[in-house]
Amino acid sequence: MAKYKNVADELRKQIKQGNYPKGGQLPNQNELAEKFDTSRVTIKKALDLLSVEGLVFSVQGSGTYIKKNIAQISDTGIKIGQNIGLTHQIGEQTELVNKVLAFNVRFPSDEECEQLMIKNESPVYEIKRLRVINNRPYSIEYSLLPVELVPNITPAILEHSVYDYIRQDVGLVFGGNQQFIKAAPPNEEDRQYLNCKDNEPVLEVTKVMFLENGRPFEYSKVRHRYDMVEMCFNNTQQE
Amino acid sequence: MAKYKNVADELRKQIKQGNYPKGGQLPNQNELAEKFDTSRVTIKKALDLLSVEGLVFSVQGSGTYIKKNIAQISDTGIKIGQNIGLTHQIGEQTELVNKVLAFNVRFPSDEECEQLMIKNESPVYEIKRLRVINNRPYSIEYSLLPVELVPNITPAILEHSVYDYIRQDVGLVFGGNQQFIKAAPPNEEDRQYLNCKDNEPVLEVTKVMFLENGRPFEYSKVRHRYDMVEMCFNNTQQE
DNA sequence: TAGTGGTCTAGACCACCCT
DNA sequence: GGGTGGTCTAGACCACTAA
Repeated sequence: MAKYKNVADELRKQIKQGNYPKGGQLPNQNELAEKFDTSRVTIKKALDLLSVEGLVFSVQGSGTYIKKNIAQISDTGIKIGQNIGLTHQIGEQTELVNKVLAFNVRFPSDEECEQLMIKNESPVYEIKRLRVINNRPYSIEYSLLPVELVPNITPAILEHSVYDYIRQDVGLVFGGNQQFIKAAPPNEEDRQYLNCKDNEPVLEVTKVMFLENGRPFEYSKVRHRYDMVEMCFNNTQQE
Repeated sequence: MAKYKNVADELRKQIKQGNYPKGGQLPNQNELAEKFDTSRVTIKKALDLLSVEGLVFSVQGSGTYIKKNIAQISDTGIKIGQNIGLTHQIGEQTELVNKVLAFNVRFPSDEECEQLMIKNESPVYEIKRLRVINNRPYSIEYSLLPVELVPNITPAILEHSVYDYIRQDVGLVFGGNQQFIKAAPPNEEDRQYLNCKDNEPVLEVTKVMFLENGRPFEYSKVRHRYDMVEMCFNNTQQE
């Protein structure tokens, strides 16, 4: 583990524990560098991480401060960008059931080829799952995975966590992802599986997941019941 | 302007011009450092920027490559996190009209105080605007701005761009923002102003905008017609 | 003016990929 | 084993803030 990540972890822990008062100032970068026995550049990199996470902000010439409204950010909604999979994203007392509605293999369409950067002849798994949380329908997920990248998927895997399987068993390392989010009126399947009434919309999230090496390994569309999910996003300094 | 931003700008321009083939490899960091007459660390920082933007990705031990599906990312939808304001986010041939539906001053509620980090006695502007693009209703925006931070707002400003006013006339510098996104059934105002039918939902975006010094200067809720907007988001390496 | 964060450099070592 | 990116250091200079 890189040193700057360790420093960030430690500072994050201390901040969340309340060792520094909310709205308060952190020690300056030189002090932190000494305290963590490292260089100032490394401290800066750690602080940049925390800044992206929305925990602190820095003002040139003044100092680095702890944001006042931290609690709400980390507790509400689902963080955009986290690719740990829904299985690990929900709380402790909640019960998540993945019901497999469809599981096939087929050749991809032209659009799917482009998104997944594969050839037309390269087969993909086509998966449709219903997510149920505490006995309430939560979302329908339509996902495509190239067989050559993620082989040997089974219904048992689908009922647990695909991402766990990909990481732990296939041994792939995740990179970034792209997401497109919009609202949509309910369609037939939303009404059937999510119990949407005519005026109850869904939040549709289209996502392409990438490996560390830049190859896409999943192209998915998830339709959430509007009252079960809120996506949250934290954006840092621009120019 | 920082050197690493200049390097990023230059590389971005070259990539978008197609000087490097899509899916191709960039020169290695040492070559780039020499070419731009700078250090490798600075090159790395520039490449990190482009990586966050989704233009390139790096593989340790192998090289830095140009992403294949760039066009779609930059052209579709509205980028989450850009705080340039809608006025500058839409294209050239489009006509944006801001119709002011309400413009008041009042004291904030407790929740609003917390979001804006101000006191109950500190007045806020309360603004309701309808956005119309090419004669089609686009979104309703409800926003609150502390009078002490952003004084002297006028209807004329509201019809143009509030963000332009804040930056150019008030002279404040923007920092980051937090956004919460969900789908919602249409309410009375959505039906009235956005012409939503009963089954036509809205995409609701709640946003807190921060200044460079960490102070919030705007708390807003925007309800978009579901068929007029898609938010897109690009997320990079985790772990 | 003193203190702080932002940036930059040159050089170094390591982990990883590919052949 | 040679090439690549990831990280780290010590020291430096600058821009900005705050008194």
